[in-house]
Amino acid sequence: MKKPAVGRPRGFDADEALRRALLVFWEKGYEGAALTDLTDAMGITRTSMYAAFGNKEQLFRKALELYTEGPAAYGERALAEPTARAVATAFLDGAVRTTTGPDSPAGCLGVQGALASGDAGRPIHDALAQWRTAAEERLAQRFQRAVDEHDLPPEAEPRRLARYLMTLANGIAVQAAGGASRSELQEIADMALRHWPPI
Amino acid sequence: MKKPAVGRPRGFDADEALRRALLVFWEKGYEGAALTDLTDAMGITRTSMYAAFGNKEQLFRKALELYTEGPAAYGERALAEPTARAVATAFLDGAVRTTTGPDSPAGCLGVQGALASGDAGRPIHDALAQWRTAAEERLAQRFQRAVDEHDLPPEAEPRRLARYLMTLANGIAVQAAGGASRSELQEIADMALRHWPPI
DNA sequence: CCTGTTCAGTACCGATCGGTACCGAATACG
DNA sequence: CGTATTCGGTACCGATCGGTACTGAACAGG
Repeated sequence: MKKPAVGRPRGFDADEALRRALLVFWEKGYEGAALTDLTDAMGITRTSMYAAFGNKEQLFRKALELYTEGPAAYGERALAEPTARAVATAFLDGAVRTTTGPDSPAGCLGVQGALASGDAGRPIHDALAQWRTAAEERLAQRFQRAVDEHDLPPEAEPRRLARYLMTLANGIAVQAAGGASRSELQEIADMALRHWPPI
Repeated sequence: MKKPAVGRPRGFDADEALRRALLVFWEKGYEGAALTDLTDAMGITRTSMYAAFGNKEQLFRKALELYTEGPAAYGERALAEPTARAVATAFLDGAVRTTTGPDSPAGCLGVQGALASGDAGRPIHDALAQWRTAAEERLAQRFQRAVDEHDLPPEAEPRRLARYLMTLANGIAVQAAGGASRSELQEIADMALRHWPPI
């Protein structure tokens, strides 16, 4: 970005502030998180937040990026696994771990950030739907590669398998938001993967 | 309820008004649905709504009851199926149909009504988590019966099977909220049930 | 009719929403 | 140093939030 290097330097750590904002959005959702909730958690004032991040919507989008690179990075790691089965296993295991972390809110920001919302939250609602679709797309491409490599049988349909996995991961996120424990959800993931691919 | 039968009679159909309120809550969630959104859709004024339903929270709870007896009645019907396999099939098929109805919002009120919320929505958040847990409990009891009747093998664990089905149904609800079509989700349900029970 | 009761609409309540104008303090550059 | 520039805090903005007091109309029972 731009580095003016003039004027009074910022008095707080923007990365740390964003991390704290992420936790608030994760717990309360986009519309449920009030600016006061956010700035209190971030330890800065409204003006500092607006100067550093633009507005609430941009703050959320920055938090979603951080979420993608941090808690949700299991998705990217899963894609790098050598076999389709390993991809599926890593993906669901990662979903279970991230949605039931002891030091972070239960559930998934990409799901509960704005699953339903008023008119004001529509842009974020759409952005999160797109975020989930993008993950599904990446999985589909990975499974197409597995078919090409004869790692999956030729009759396997990559898009369907990707959608199936995303459905399970989203369901796990909802269960976690409702208070399901990590071990309970791990059992579900194991159970679902007992037959793979489910053709 | 009480029937005073004195005074001016109500000038609107409370059942119809509740049905319309349900659709608003379904689409926008508890906190996302503003009183103005609700009363506009219901075709009544704020005062009439408060006189008839108490307040916003009680209106939501009434709407949830109506949802349970209406769009979500597939759950009760599924429990009455003769075999565990038929129960599971009816449950997931019902979830797909209800979350992708052409004349109702995409998704499930019990999921997106208040998956994450601010402090004001906490009571409803908890009520919906309990609503989902209750459904899981009913399924678990039904599968226990199936084990007792030798409809499921003795090593089947009813609670786990119930949680597995709820996870799929919740995932289907999230997918539907993100725009997935009925046929796409039906494929997922069919795929998941291809191996049943998943032991 | 008259009286009592309930309904429905207006107009408003204090609180909170996201967002901003303003200003003094703090720093970099000349 | 002087000056430009940015930061951070206060105090505020109009809009909207959920909820309600008040009023007059509409009905039931006498």
